[in-house]
Amino acid sequence: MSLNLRTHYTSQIDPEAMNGAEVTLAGWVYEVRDLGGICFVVLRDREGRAQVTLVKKRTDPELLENARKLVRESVITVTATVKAEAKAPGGYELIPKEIRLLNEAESPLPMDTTGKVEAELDTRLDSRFMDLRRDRTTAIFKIRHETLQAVRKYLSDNGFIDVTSPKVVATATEGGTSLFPITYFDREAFLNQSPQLFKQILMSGGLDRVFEIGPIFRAEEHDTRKHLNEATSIDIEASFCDHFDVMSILENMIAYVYAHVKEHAARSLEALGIDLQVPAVPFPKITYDEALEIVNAHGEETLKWGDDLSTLSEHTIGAHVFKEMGVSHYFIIDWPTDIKPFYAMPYEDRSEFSKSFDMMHRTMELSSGAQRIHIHDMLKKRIESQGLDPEGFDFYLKAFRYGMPPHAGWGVGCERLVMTMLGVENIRDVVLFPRDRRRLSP
RNA sequence: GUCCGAAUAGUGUAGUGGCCUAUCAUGAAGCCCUGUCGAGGCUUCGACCCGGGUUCGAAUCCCGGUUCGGGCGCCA
Repeated sequence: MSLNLRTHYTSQIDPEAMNGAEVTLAGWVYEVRDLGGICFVVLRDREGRAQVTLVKKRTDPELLENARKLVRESVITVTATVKAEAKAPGGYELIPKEIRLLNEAESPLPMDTTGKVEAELDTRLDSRFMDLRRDRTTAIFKIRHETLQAVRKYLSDNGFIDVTSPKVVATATEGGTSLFPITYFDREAFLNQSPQLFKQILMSGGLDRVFEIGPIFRAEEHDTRKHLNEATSIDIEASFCDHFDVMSILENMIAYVYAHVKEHAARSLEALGIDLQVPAVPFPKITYDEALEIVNAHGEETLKWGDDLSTLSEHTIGAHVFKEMGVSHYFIIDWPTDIKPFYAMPYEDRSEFSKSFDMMHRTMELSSGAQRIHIHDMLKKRIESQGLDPEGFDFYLKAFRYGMPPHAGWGVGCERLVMTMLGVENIRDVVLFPRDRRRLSP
């Protein structure tokens, strides 16, 4: 016996073609409107809503009585006849034969699902299961799905192999961020901050082009709208490429993702009231030095060569680029070697600059990448000069001693990609169960 | 970590020392209503974050705590 209770989603009912057909829908009670002589029950499923109409004179009294008593957000199935009806939302209504109550919801609900009363993000996250029943929230996660589908499609079509690297690691942080320590049997281990080291090792393995979409962990006590302690990273690494090659892959992928979402998530975009504009490629490239000039010319703060860009300066540059060139996405290239990770390749003729880049949205950084150092001794030296212990990197450095091709890559924050695409202001909005400095549950 | 702000029914809010027996919406319970689509009408229910203090009197002012929001910092 099967528990396949549903014959159709609400969106699969064609009023004309299916007029008179019997269907069974499964979902939640969105609303009951009892007008006395006529009663409407609105069923909601993932794809939309359907109106069940019960006319007093023509409905079995017990069926009507049970329908009137339905508690909002309870789970029901409705077996009914489809009736094309211009007066009904969606152009059809359902004349029920049977309404089965599968699971009654408690009352009152922890939050409103109809959009009449907005709930704060914190309230919504505490009751995420209920929040997901709202159109807007469902739309965000459908778009996130289409985003990742597009990323996989684009990268696969361009010769990238989907890989999975370990999230539990012994040591060897890339520096900078701190890691979450965990217990691995009787040893100390950590949750990995990024697949960086492993995807590089795969270049030595000859996989040539790889990508990974997976979780990354950062034990930083940041407290902003654009940081998470557990995030999703979209990473690539490609052999026989320099930074310009992978920038090209990145910008084309972003444009592809936007176009894909526009086409495949049109209803979700509409639910969010978004008219998505696909960014034009190539994205403009400005150098780090030019970025500094922009910041210093605007006078709100003064940066000197070698400084990293502050939040304020990112906004200054983003606003400037948007005003001058009318684009939201751009690259900042040629960063000082010393403020980029040890594996970024310096230019041969000016080693204080590296073959590195950040890909920016006008509101925040979306990606960073570089051509990597593929020369063992140079890499080891860079590790040492950044104050790290090369011994912890043995497993990584070993891969550079037996034939490592030149390579380049980048990582994009999936959440930031989605939030900038949708104009969502808080990164937690695009994560089902966000992990931030304070939130560990649900 | 730091600066600023907030905390009132299930949810979202009004409120600036007495007019608060606390506003409104939504919701819930009940009743009326045959085309609702944020249905409408009537009745009822439901709240001042915790601890101290000031005051004749505190939702309101002060102190501490907790939690939340925003800015910055930290952050390949």
